[in-house]
Amino acid sequence: MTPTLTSREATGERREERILRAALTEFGRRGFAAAREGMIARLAGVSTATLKQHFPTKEALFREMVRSMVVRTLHQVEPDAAAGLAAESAVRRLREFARWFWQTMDEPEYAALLRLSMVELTRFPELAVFHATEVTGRALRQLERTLADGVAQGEFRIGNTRAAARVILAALITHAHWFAHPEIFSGITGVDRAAAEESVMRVLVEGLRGR
Amino acid sequence: MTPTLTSREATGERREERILRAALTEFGRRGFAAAREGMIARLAGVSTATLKQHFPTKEALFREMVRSMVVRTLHQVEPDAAAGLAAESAVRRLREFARWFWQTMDEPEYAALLRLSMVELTRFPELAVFHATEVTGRALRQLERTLADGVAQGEFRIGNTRAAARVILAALITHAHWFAHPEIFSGITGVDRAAAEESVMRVLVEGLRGR
Amino acid sequence: MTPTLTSREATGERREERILRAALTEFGRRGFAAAREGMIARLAGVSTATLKQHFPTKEALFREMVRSMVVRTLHQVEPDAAAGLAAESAVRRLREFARWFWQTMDEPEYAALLRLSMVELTRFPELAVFHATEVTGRALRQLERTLADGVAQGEFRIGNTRAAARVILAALITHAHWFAHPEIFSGITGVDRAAAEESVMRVLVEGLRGR
Amino acid sequence: MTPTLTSREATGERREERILRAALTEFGRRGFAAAREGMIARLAGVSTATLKQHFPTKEALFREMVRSMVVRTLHQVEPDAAAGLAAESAVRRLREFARWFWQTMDEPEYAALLRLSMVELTRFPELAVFHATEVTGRALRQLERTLADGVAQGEFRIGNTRAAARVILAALITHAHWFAHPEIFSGITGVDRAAAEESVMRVLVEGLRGR
DNA sequence: TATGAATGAGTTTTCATTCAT
DNA sequence: AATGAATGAAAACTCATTCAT
Repeated sequence: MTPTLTSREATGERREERILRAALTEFGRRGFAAAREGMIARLAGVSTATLKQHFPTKEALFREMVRSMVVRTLHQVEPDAAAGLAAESAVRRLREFARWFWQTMDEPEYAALLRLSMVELTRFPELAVFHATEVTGRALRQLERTLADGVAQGEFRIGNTRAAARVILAALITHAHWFAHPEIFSGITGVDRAAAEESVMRVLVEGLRGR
Repeated sequence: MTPTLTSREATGERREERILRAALTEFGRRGFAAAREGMIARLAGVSTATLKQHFPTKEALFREMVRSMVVRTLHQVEPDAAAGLAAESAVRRLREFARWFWQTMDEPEYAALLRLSMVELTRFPELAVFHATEVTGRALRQLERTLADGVAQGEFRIGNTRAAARVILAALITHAHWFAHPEIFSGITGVDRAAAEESVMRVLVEGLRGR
Repeated sequence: MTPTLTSREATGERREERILRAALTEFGRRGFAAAREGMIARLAGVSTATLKQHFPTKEALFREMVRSMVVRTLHQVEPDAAAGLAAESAVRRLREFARWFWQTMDEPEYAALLRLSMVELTRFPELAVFHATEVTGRALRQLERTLADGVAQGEFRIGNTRAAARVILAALITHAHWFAHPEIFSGITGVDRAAAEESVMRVLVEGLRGR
Repeated sequence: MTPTLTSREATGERREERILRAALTEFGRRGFAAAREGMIARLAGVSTATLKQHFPTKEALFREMVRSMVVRTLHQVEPDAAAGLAAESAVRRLREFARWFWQTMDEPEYAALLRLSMVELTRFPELAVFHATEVTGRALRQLERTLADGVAQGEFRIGNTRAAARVILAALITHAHWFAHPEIFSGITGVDRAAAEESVMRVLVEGLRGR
């Protein structure tokens, strides 16, 4: 009754998907140059020749992988993030956003994409633009909306919501990086993942002047 | 009395210096895996064989490069940055710090080191620790001092100066990354480098609550 | 009564014909080794798998192609060439032959076959023999007949008609090659295709002694 | 006393020469596409990597090979061909030329170059031009000189010495090809290598009209 | 010590051929 | 019988590292 998994279309899809996922793993681990197509093929459970039939060059594979993975992995999650929160206090929504953002960036796949978007930026500028648009841009817009709501509700007093959104996102991004590598940074920043949401938000909301 | 510059030791030093500088350029451009020792040798004006005589493996070269470059390029600058500013207003000092930090990260060499510290983190964790200690750690301490002074002078009201310092540095780092690649990010963040110091500082100092 | 063209056999034939023609094109362009079966399949408008079903190996395809193309393309034309000229002057008939030969070798298909017969001679000696028999041999016999007629008619005085036929054909073949690649040879040989028939014939008929 | 063969310069030269010679052998045997660089390396007694250090791509190797081999192999011989014959009878000189030409084209190296100049003509047109200029062009000029001398001495009566030279060379070239592959052609052309010089020359000198 | 040259050990890439539907 | 997909086998190519002078 279950449709055969080996039907042409089904396997085809499955295969490309598996290959792209494997590519993300290997590229994420090693970066573009050091990644080996042979390893990607093995991770995907196909021969190298099959891999090359679907993605003729290493570069094509990388491009496709970023394109599809950014779409596949990020879009399905983000819209939910602020769902049902429109009526909430803006501070609460910011907190939720931070929590969602850090949680998301904790997934190996997202982390790998983030890392690659920085690492291979010089070699693949249009992909960097794509990633920046899809991820940074969306996050900024989301944040700005929340801030504007907060201003409208009298919760915040900020002239430049865009600049504020940038500062928030910037702080979150670097923290995500620190969290992703506690073995490197926890000793230096003394950052406490658990308390971070609270403390970062307090600083951002109150500012250095306090109250 | 003046040591001859052509004495074995002296030229050796000169050579190694040139090689290490070339290595930073090439590794910074391409990352560890894609960098070619041949290119480094050419940039340094020596043969590949000579390069290998000084630094027997690619890894050794990379390690030495990071170690020496972090020390050479960062230490000589940072301590001066806030010198003579102890008496200044803390806000003013933060602004100066931001300006210095972004200016410094604008230099290709520093930017390359920052990028490598993120990119090659997995392959060379102890170097990442080294860099994090020498750069992130120092910057955090500097910032925390300034914040504490601000609190002492009644300028700031912050309970957790360490957390505040982290938020500031985190925001500055991501902005530095955005500034370093305007072709990617300026369209997305709409970030105006000239106005950034002012607007970022305002958000951080005032917070989202304002006043 | 007329067999349906879509009957298995008929379409099969059509397909094979299209494939063989495509094979001649691709093999002619690239030679045996560099030719790709995939390209032949595409030129013939079938899948590679279908191609392989008709001609299981590259070699088999090549052999079949040469065999059938030599027969298909050369035989239908040559016999007619000198038809009805038996009564003509032998010089006139030689001229006609040259014209026909060069015209024929101008067709891409014939030129390709000629080229392949030289190029792949080592790899497929029996095909080279086949081609030599069917083309060179026939042409030689034709020429020798004409020469013999010329001698009989008192037009020519040659002891060794076979040797003479060889010299004529040899000259025609190389000229055909020069004509086929004017971009290479026209500057070097200064050969004028239009005047060639006249000047070559004059030399051959008169000889170097003249008159 | 003998200079060391392993001195840098000496081996370098020797090596490249050996590689180029090996390349001629392999390319000549198989054509460009089917030739394997690994085989060339083995024939030359070096590793594939060494081969690639001297000639980075298969194409570069092929180009260099043709360029240097045409020069090396043809130039050293041809000038001698007509040496001391200026005073001879023109017929005699033509006969000498034919003998020299066929002998030369009998050497595997020359034969290979001739074959390649036809085979790879489409892929490397500028090499074909080079070869045509250096070989066909030179031969034509040499022949034309001889013919002009013959006319001046009253031995020949030809209006168009250039056309005559072309016809002669054309006949010689195809004959050379036939001689090079007796297993293919001897049965078909009935060509007798030993008698060829005599019979071909007679036809060319006397023409079909005789006397 | 400096270096031109050589190479081992991989990696990418290509393609005829096979498999499964 | 026709074909999309998969792959084994072979080749090109790259580069860190070693060797010999």
